[in-house]
Amino acid sequence: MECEVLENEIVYRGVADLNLGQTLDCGQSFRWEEQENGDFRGIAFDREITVRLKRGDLYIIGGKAEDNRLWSDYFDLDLDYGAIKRELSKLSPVLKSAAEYAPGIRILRQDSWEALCSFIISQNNNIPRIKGIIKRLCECFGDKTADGGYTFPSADKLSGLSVEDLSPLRSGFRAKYLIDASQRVSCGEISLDDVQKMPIDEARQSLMKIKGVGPKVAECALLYGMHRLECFPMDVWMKRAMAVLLPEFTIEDLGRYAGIAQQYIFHYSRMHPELFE
DNA sequence: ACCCAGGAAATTC
DNA sequence: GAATTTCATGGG
Repeated sequence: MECEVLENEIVYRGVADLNLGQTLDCGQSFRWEEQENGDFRGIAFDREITVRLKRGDLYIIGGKAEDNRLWSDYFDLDLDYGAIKRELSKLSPVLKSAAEYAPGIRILRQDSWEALCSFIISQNNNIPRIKGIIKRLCECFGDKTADGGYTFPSADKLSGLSVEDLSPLRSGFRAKYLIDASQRVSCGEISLDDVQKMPIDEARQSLMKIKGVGPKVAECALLYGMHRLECFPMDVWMKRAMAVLLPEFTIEDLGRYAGIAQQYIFHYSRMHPELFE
């Protein structure tokens, strides 16, 4: 990936297969805010930046030179999504259509702890409210950045809190799940870095030891927080979508990039609810 | 008032 | 074990 590192800005030249809205506002991440001019502003890994895509060049405004690798990893710039789309498109015309509908989706390499918490919060919830709870979580317990934003609170920080301390979040029954997750991660019972490297079924079992983490939340944490691209979160939308759009396919049929296929199908299905009436 | 929301735990059968 | 109910909260 060709890139240019400036003072307080990083530019990646000729980025293909990326659309900021499709990637940052498709339900895998909940903390990016679109600006009036189409830029996205947000915080990841405790760094607050503005992201701009212009004529195929990706600008990380506010990005420090030493974070060059961090941001190219975050946007998964080393993976050839064009090749993956061609591979998936050969499997089924439906997959081809879904990929063509949102060709700029990428799977972010988010912080594993933030992704785990985000999808614990996501259960039996809707996206606007998920965003609100996460925003309050950061404002109440994260650290203020130099630019006025708030970082995502660490497991160590949350592990020192009680369920009542989380009441300002208005997260309902999920508060006790967040505390349980923070304690298990903070004390070392579960190392997310270790889970990331485990065989996939072992990784799933480890995450599901956390209260409030079942098959779907574990799958999301693995796909969006640990870049396990074979993972395939099955929510109510995906069950309907698979039954109606790809009835003869199993997850295994979709191969090692099933998670990417899942994002194309999920987005396509959410945008075409009439298909399932 | 009623319904649902990128589910999982608790309870019941 | 598989099916049903409960769990908090907010928006439509």
